[in-house]
Amino acid sequence: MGVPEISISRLSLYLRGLKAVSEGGNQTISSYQLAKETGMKPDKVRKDLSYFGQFGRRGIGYSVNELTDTITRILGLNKQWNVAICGAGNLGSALATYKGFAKMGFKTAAVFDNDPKKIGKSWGKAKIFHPKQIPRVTKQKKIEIAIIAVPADAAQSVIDKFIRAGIKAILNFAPAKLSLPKDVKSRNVDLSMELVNLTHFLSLTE
Amino acid sequence: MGVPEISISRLSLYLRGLKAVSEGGNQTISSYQLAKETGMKPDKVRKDLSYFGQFGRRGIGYSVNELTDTITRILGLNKQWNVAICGAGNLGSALATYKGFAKMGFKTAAVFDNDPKKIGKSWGKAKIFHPKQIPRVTKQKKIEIAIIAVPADAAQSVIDKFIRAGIKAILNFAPAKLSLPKDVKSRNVDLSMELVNLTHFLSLTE
DNA sequence: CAATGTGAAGCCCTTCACAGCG
DNA sequence: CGCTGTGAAGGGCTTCACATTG
Repeated sequence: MGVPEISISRLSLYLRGLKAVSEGGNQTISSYQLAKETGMKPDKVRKDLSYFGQFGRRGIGYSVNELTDTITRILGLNKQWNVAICGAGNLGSALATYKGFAKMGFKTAAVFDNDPKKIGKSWGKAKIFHPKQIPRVTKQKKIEIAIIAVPADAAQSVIDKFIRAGIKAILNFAPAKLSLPKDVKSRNVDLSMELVNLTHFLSLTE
Repeated sequence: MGVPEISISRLSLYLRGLKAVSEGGNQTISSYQLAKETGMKPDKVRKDLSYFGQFGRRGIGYSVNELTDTITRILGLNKQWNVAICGAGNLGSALATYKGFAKMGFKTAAVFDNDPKKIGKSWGKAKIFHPKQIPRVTKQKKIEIAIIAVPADAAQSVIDKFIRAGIKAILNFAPAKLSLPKDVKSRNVDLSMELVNLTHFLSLTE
């Protein structure tokens, strides 16, 4: 029926694999090769792609260029996205300079922080604003994605401002329970949740 | 049969919820309240906990203190964990100063980077070493968890060093396919994978 | 009666296995 | 013959619904 979200995520993995292969000069690639390149299984590669159409040629494989273009289009990476980073701390700074973002066509168009010492300064081409400017700046800079890197207790408040400004997509790093309208999509990254799997695992074997 | 990994992850969520509730002075909490606090459903809270034992009292709920202690023990958070951060860039810096880590009992015992300008300096109480020191320092500082925040093409090389030093748990931020022995547990955080779900979603509705 | 603990059902994703096609 | 595309089977997590218990 619907496309599994995780299949969408994996397309970015395949894109990465395709790039590596195209640098090697290959014109076509089989699901077996792409699987090896990305650590997946060939069946999964084909199944993931099949949710979006039929891109391969039986007996041959996929055209590296065509598949690259196709996935790029599916993921909406054939355009530049204006991103706002909310929270100018260490995490916000790391995200602003993250190379993977620029490569994928993301542009940090504004930064928000409530620290008076930071407001008015610039990170690269992006200026730092007070969060109360979120509605105005979001519209003016045509920001489409908000990245939340503020402390947990401040997250809902800034998110509400983005929502009011019409934002429909949020990447949230704050370990907080958020409430959002149904038409707004969010992804949450919670470092604690990742780490406790490791500590639990380590505790089992000692 | 086995415990779902995702249930283990969610225990940290419940821990967070319990902390909030205990600050409010409550002695007991029902699965309904804990669910509300964490954005889950009561059934799921109970099911998650049931994988590890029977901690509640019918008609009453769970003792906040007891459940807090129990989950803390299950997750292995009743001890301090020595962590190494590999990669002294912006991301590494953000992770080193991440408050959530300290709260959970993680201690950054060493940092590794191959930039000569950084080697020898200190981040808080942790010194920055060259990656070739990984085997020695890992053992000497009794490091148990490695956090990988280096570029993708450097990831496997430093991970191999940690493996040789006996590390069994890795939190990886490098967008790379890794090969690890089966007895080493890793969790991967890939920011691109999170973001493409958002851009895909945004592309659908315009 | 309030709230837990849990088999069973349902759902979603993964894996399998093979028909289909160049 | 090689490799894709895909129904069907399998597996794991979520949700349901209710028996159980203080």
